[in-house]
Amino acid sequence: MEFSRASANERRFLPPAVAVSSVAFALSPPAEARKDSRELVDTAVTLWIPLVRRTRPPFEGIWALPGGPIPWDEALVDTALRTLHAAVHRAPGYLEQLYSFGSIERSAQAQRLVTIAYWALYGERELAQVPSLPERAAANPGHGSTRRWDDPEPPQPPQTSAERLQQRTTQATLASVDSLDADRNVAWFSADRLPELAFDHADIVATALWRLRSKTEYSAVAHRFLGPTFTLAQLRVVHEAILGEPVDPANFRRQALAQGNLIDTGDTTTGTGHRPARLYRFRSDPEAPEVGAGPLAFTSEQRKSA
Amino acid sequence: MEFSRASANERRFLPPAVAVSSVAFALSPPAEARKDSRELVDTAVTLWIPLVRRTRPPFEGIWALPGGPIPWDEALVDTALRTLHAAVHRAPGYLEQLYSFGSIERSAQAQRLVTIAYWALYGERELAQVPSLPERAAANPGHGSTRRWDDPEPPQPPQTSAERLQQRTTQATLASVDSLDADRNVAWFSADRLPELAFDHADIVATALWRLRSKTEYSAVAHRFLGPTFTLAQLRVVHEAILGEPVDPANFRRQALAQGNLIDTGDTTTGTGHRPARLYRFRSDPEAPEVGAGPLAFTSEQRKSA
DNA sequence: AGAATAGTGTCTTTTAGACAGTATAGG
DNA sequence: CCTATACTGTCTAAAAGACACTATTCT
Repeated sequence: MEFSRASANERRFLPPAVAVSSVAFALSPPAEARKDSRELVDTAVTLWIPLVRRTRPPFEGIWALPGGPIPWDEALVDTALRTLHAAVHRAPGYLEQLYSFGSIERSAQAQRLVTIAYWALYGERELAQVPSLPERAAANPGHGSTRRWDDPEPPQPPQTSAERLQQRTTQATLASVDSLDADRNVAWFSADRLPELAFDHADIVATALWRLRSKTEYSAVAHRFLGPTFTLAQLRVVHEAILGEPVDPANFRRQALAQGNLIDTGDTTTGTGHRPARLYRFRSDPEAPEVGAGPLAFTSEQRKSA
Repeated sequence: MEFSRASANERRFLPPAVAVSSVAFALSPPAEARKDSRELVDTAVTLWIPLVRRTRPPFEGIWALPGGPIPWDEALVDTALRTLHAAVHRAPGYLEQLYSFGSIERSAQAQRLVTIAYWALYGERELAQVPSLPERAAANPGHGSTRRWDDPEPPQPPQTSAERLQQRTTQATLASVDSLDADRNVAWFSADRLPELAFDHADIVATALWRLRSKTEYSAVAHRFLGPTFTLAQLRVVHEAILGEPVDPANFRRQALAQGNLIDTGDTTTGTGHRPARLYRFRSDPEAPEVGAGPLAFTSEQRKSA
């Protein structure tokens, strides 16, 4: 009794630590990534999530979501971007805040931990890029990118998140094969077959899946799983992967085109062995991937659908 | 240049403070509350929000959302409940996490501040209750409930949020008229005519209004603005207040009953001067108000509607 | 020609909305 | 009686879903 009270009084003077964790989705892992070795029973398209194996207590050796504490001068969304980049070696095509977790039980005997969760999308466009490392990690090849939990970036002037994303993408240096092989503690798992997760990260994944599967969400972001142009059949496959059930091609076509967000590029597929399909691009999305940044990270499409 | 760098280095060693702020909605302020004295142009039903005037820098004298920092051993939702109770003297009928705000610019020269925003509902059921004060504030009448920002509660054993809510409601002592009159710095404002707000609280209110007005939200919580039983006309008025436009009574009736969440109590209104209306109650909501607590604070209704 | 997928037409069912008309209390 | 609101019926338009049918490319 006296004992626990003393330890409680010590905890009392530790301010809560604030961390960011991210659930990233992709239709398939990047080429160089480690994948869950267990067999997949059905060949249906599933969603993949990158996880990081913890190398220190608590939960040492257990898989966890990419993330880390927020440095004193880094915006929340930038912490999510930086820690995702450390695990995936690429910037995501979409990023949005999900929920904040701060129950006092989640790390009972340690410092109070408040986790702000994000969810992200990696599309074919992003995964096709050559994996890159931030310049600081490249100058410190011994540590690689697995040293995530106590490695704040130097101060930077305020920028818009679009600028930050651009900078991160263009300034990043190429990763050597050695650096990539050092990622023993990063692997991709099927969202349906996740291993045991540290902390309450299983709850976070469940919340992210629920959010992704709400119609107003995925109708606006499904195209981000694909490249800059895509056929309606490809887009339909994404919807089927998210929903987990087949979708009628004819009705899907009408509904997708009725949204007014798809622009016919005039190009078509070739060499498919059958009738070629028209290629579309998403409305007002010519090049730069959009990353939700601030408190009002709702897109105009989402607002309209409410 | 040297100067700002030095102050920046000091900030660097201050961990971010974590605070909670809440946007609470009600169809009308409680009887004893101070109200915005400005005239309301139209007599349409509007939503009301309680605000607290800051008594110290930054933003001294400016209205702000109820809230405060999280004590080391208090769950996020409990901080929201406690600070709401300090301002409104009642527990809300509904409470759900909204969004987390943590941009580094929001309190430029001070300690980094991460704010986790909640939104709440006060229904007729809650507002009809006699206002109460927590026991600690009652023992300290000189400070009243306005001393919110540095006044953590003593440690408590973990409880479910339902238990906590129950305890808070039953243990609270009655507030004297003096204590209530001391609430000079708490007032209710129409959501359409808010004063200038401290920090980025205007963004938080905008986000809360957007969330409340999304159909999947208000269809599940509109009934919480009312008492335990209500007529369809009353429920329709709530929808009209949220939407800001009239709703056809006949079509609203069909849609509301088709949801299957309304149970006919068998009772009817009397003394109305016209045909009496049936009284309904919400499905599986006999007594206890439900307060969203943990990471998965989504109701089953919301999950189904996705 | 045949295979395979792209794309169109059309029918049915469901849902949202407008609005006339009936029912029942109190004055 | 009249008034006011509760409640029902019905028509129309829009949307969602099922599914037959045509179109076009490659082998």
